[in-house]
Amino acid sequence: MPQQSRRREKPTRERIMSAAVALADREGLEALTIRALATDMAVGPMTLYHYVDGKEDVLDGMVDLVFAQMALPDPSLPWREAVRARCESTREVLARHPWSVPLLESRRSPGPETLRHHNAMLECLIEGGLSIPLTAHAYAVLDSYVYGFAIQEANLPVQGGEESNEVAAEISAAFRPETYPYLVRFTVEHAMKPDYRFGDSFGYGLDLLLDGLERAASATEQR
Amino acid sequence: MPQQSRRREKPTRERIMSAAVALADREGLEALTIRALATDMAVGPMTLYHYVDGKEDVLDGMVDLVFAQMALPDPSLPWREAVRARCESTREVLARHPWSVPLLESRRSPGPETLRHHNAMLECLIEGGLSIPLTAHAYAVLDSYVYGFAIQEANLPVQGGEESNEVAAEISAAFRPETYPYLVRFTVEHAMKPDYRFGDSFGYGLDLLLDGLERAASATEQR
DNA sequence: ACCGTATCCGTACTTAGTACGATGTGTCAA
DNA sequence: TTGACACATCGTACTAAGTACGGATACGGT
Repeated sequence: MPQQSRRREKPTRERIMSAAVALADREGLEALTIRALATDMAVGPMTLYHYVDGKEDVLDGMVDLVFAQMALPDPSLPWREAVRARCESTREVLARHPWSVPLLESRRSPGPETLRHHNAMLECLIEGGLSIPLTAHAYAVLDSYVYGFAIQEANLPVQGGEESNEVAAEISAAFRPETYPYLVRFTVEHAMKPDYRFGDSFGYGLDLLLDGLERAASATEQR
Repeated sequence: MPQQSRRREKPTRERIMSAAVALADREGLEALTIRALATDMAVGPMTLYHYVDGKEDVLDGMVDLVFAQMALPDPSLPWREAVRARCESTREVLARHPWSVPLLESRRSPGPETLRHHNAMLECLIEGGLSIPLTAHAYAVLDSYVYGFAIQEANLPVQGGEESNEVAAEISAAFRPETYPYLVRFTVEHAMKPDYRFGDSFGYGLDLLLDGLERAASATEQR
């Protein structure tokens, strides 16, 4: 009986990366061990080493998979639209894979998706008319913001309406209000409110940056 | 002979944290093991457990030490000045301790220095006249930017003038220029230049954000 | 039927965190 | 002075995880 009843697909590099991402999504990055990954795929730990180079390689592959999920900026759109959309998309993807944020920038060997992504961003900015130096600023500044926001979002105590309650309670309980009056006031008066959403600030700040960059781009002589 | 020749000071929680920071600065976060730390302090590994709760506790303590190095924003200054100075300071501290950036936001239990720091920031913004909602935006947006920038800076391949050369060479070598034309062009024409400094973008983006926030603050009715 | 190649994994070594309990050292009261 | 108790130190050892090594298995082509 040649082709039946192999309940698990044969592992491949790609499948391994996907399973790793799924595991990290499900149980967090610290639960991602070679052994756990192998168990998930119903093979022995050592089997994986025939498809990947080791755990570092797995992490690299996961990062590239995450990049692949981000919408590429569309060079045919006005640069501001294109860049805004890709930043929104990036943030959304990072929110879906919170474990990836610390990895994104720390991996040394960029995969093809990563490079493609960066190339498309640069295309939008340069073809949009930004000078090379302004492009450099824009690129650095926007990615800093997006990554930084994603980091913070990834580390919110709990995501959801009652997140704030827990934090507030925790903070208030730890010390007398006089010690950190502004922190307490801010937490109680604002962050605690059920309709407060940290994520709402993302678009706000993004537009601040884009406004400024657009202004700089209009002035023919930037720099 | 009672009081001489004790070459090593007795370990204390504080000294352990300092030594840990020094070790991480010197050899990187992955080299920070309990054993290495103990060796550094000329005690057995288990000795440390009488002063700290375990490695997690050490990491928490290190983060608080890093926060302690950041200049608190001065509430007696105009808010923009105060906030700008603290952001510059934060960036500088994080550049000095690159290993700390991924830790800062991921630690769950903020230390006293951390809380003090946040409290001072909120004081500057609120007393500076920003509404509470605007303060929330400003806070989220600025910290995103600062942390994100620090992350990127911490992961620059090499810091120094010839960093760009290496990256450029690496990137160019990996594929034909047609694959990622904008990336190649950008790298060669700009990032490769010896006087290009990634860090120069920090102030640029920071001012974009502060400009926008200031504008929003002036308009009496912000959102 | 035979063999080479690709795949798979049992075993074991290494590094790291840390629990447990023994040993040592200093302090102080009787 | 001495006994006793507290505190500090660390030797030993267990566990988890990454992964090197080499043997076993299976499968396609001759």
